[in-house]
Order: sequence, then structure tokens, then C-alpha cells
Amino acid sequence: MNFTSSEENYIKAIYHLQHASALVTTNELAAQLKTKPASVTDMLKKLKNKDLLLYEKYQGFQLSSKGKKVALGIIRKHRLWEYFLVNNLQFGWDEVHEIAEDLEHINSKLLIEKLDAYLSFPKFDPHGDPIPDVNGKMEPTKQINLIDLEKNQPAEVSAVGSQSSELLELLSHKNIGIGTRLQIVKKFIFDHSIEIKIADSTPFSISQQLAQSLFVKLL
Amino acid sequence: MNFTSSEENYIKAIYHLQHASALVTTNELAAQLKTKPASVTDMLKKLKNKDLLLYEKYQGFQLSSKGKKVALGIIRKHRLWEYFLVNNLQFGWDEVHEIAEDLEHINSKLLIEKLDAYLSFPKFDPHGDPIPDVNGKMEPTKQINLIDLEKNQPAEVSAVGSQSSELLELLSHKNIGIGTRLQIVKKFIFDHSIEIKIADSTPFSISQQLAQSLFVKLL
DNA sequence: TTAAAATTTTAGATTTGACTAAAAAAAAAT
DNA sequence: ATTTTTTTTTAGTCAAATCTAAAATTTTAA
Repeated sequence: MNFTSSEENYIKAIYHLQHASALVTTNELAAQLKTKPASVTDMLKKLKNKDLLLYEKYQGFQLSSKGKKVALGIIRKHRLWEYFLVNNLQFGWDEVHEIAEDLEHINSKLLIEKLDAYLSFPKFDPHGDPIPDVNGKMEPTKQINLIDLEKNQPAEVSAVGSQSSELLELLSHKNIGIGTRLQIVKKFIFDHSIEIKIADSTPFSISQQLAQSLFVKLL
Repeated sequence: MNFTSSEENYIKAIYHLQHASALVTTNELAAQLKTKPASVTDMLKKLKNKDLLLYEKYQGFQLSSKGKKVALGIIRKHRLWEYFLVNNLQFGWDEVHEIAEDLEHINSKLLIEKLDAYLSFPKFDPHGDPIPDVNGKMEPTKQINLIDLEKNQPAEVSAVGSQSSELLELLSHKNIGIGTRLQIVKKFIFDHSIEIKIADSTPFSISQQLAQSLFVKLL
């Protein structure tokens, strides 16, 4: 079955939100999609009618297993296109998100299968996020949040927590990207900021907020 | 300025129709887009308000120079994607039209420029149609309709007149595609059918209708 | 040159996805 | 255990793009 771009955007947003907490609320979703709670309620009814959503009014909601399958399909398309844009078309990893938001709504199973093969079945997108395969399966990431990394443990940046341009701007200013190797020199209790060292350069500190937006793999 | 997919489809259809006759009519366009004349009238007003169309009611219409520029931009995107689908993703040249119909509505100047560069600035799409460059310029095709080819003049199929699946099915059955070399053995006046020969195989005849849907380059 | 036929436009309805304002329900606080 | 606050839903609008039915205009033909 096919869905409108709008429906797909709701499904994807719910999928991402329910990782933080199993049940998603109307206000949360409205904030995420930059729309009004009333609009969300409208769409929830529609998604429920299509059996994509488990939802009782006033009680919060979550994707049905059918809804999850659809979400993984959209995420697969999004990440494959991002991979293509960066690896083939030479886009920077920080400028592909918006374009992939449009490309992900193109509906052709065959197109995605052929794109996947053309790219040699990549397992991770340029932001370090795993790409679901045809059956929705993806590699476990084994990455941890930078805020939880132990002092002096060498690690490599493997993913970022969001695609917001504000975050990406800050990262590029600080010269941090996917693959950057670093370790924590010191953690401060007062404001939960941490001091990190990249290669042999002078250590510098980053805020709690930034650290929470970065994921790393141990080395 | 950006346009909706629907507006873009109307603009493109008008562009193609006005090659047959300078002024396009409401009924023609409705037939082409498989919609109703009343819907066409609605959209014509909108396009006129945006200065894309020269239109006085009941008098027919044609694209303004601004409208033509927009049309060429859409055609450029369509044909570049078709080229990519066939040459990179290994689609057959007869199965890419529908997917390109969707891809052509993705709005990103940078994406198309980078795609163009990635493909090494191709001049013709897989159906033999010329691809407009960034400024809307394209190669003159120098191709003629197969019906006008002289007897015994060797030629090569360079384009097809439409992307209808019915036509493409017939062509694949007869083993005719872009690049096929052929010559006319005989023309019949009775029904305007022609007999053609491909390489050294036995000559066979094709209908006037089919011949008019094929374009060739002299060899 | 006027009547019939065809084409095109208007008027009014429908669907989708959004919105605002107000009502209803649930959660928090006194 | 009420009251207050917050959250969520309903009710009613709106804009875009479509449709049907009817009216207006143009073209064709008698």
C-alpha cells in the first residue's frame, strides 16, 4: 500500500520518538513536526484507521507492527539516498538531509533495490546511522553516547543525534565529524561539560548538550 | 520560485503540446493529462496569475517565455534522471519514465547540478531526446521521422515519439530500440505501411502509426 | 444567418491536510 | 478532594486541486 508524504512524515516521526519512550504523546509529536496538536489528532485517526497505529484517545500511541515496517522502509530509503548523495554526488555529509527528506517519498521498490545494489549494499549512512535492509533488519550500532564514555578511553565519532543545521554548524566549527578520533580528558560535575582531546591537538571543552548529541564507538 | 507538482505537470504538458500547434486548447490539455476540462480551466487561471501563461478565455493559450524556461528546467531534470536510471542503475530504457515523473519534481538546483556533473553532462537521454543544459539550451536533434526516411537510406533509431507502455511493448517485441540500425526496403501507398530491414535479417513491415512514432538519424 | 453541436467556463461540492477557538479529559497542585 | 493547569480532542474554517452539472461562448452546418 502507498501513503502520502504527509502520512509518511508522521510515521517516521513517531518511529523516532518512540525510541525515547514507548508511548508517544500528541504534544511531543506536534513539537517534532512543527505543527499544531489538533492537526496531529486529525492524522492519528487516519493512521489508526489504516492499522498503522495503536491509539486510544487521550492515552498516547505507538506504531503497530505494520506501522513499524512502513517506518523502516522510509528510513531505508532516506539513508540510502543520503549515502548516494555523499559518496557519489560529492555532497558534504551536513548538507544532504533536506534533499533526502524529499527523495525518501519516491515510491518504487525496484528503484530502491537497484540503488542499494549500485551502492553495494551499504550498512551505514554518512551520519553513522545503520541502513535497514529489504526486510527491515539493520546492524546493531554498539555505539554509546559521548557523555557516557569513560575518561581516557579512545573512541571514534560514529553518529550524531540529530540533523539540525544548528548542530551541524557547531560540529563543523569544532572540526568534529564522523570518524573523528577523540578521548575524554576531564569531566566537570558543575555543568556536566567535558574536555576532549582530538589527536595531539590542545584539549578543549564541549557542553553537556553537545556531548549528548554525539555517539562514539570504542577503539 | 517553486511550483507544486501539479503546476509542473501542467507546464510540461503544455510545453509538449505547443510543439504540435502554437496554441493549445483546453480539451487537448485535459485529454493529455487525463483530467477534466473544468480542472484545466482552474489551473490555467492560476498559471496566468503567475505569469507563466499567455491566455485569454475561450481563445486557447501558450507558455510565456518565463513558462518555457520553467518547462525546460523540468524536462532537464526528467531526462537527467532517466539517464541515471538507465546508465547507472541498470534499468531498461522502457521502464524509467514513471519513476522519472516523480524524481523530476524534487526541487534542488544543487542536486541537479551535481547529478549532471556525476553523469559527465550527457547530451541525450536514453530515449534519444536532448537534455537541456543549465541555461535551457539543447542540441538540435537532426533526427527525422521514420515515415520520411528515403528508401535504402541507412539510418539509426534515435528517439521514440512517446513513452506509452503500449508503444514500448510493441517495440521490444519487434526488437527495435534506440541505436537499432535499419533501412526502408519498400513503402506501400495503400495503407502507408513500410517494410524495413534490420541488419541482415528478413525484412518485415510496420504500420504507418508505428513508423510515425519513431525518429532516426541518417548514417 | 440562424440553429445545432462542440468547446470552454462558472458554480458549487468534495477531499486532504492544515489551522483557530472552544470544549472535554487528565494530571498536578493546593 | 477540589481547584487549577495542562493536554488532548472536537467543531468549524480555509486553501489547493479535483470533480459534476449547468451556463456561456464559439464553431460548424444546415
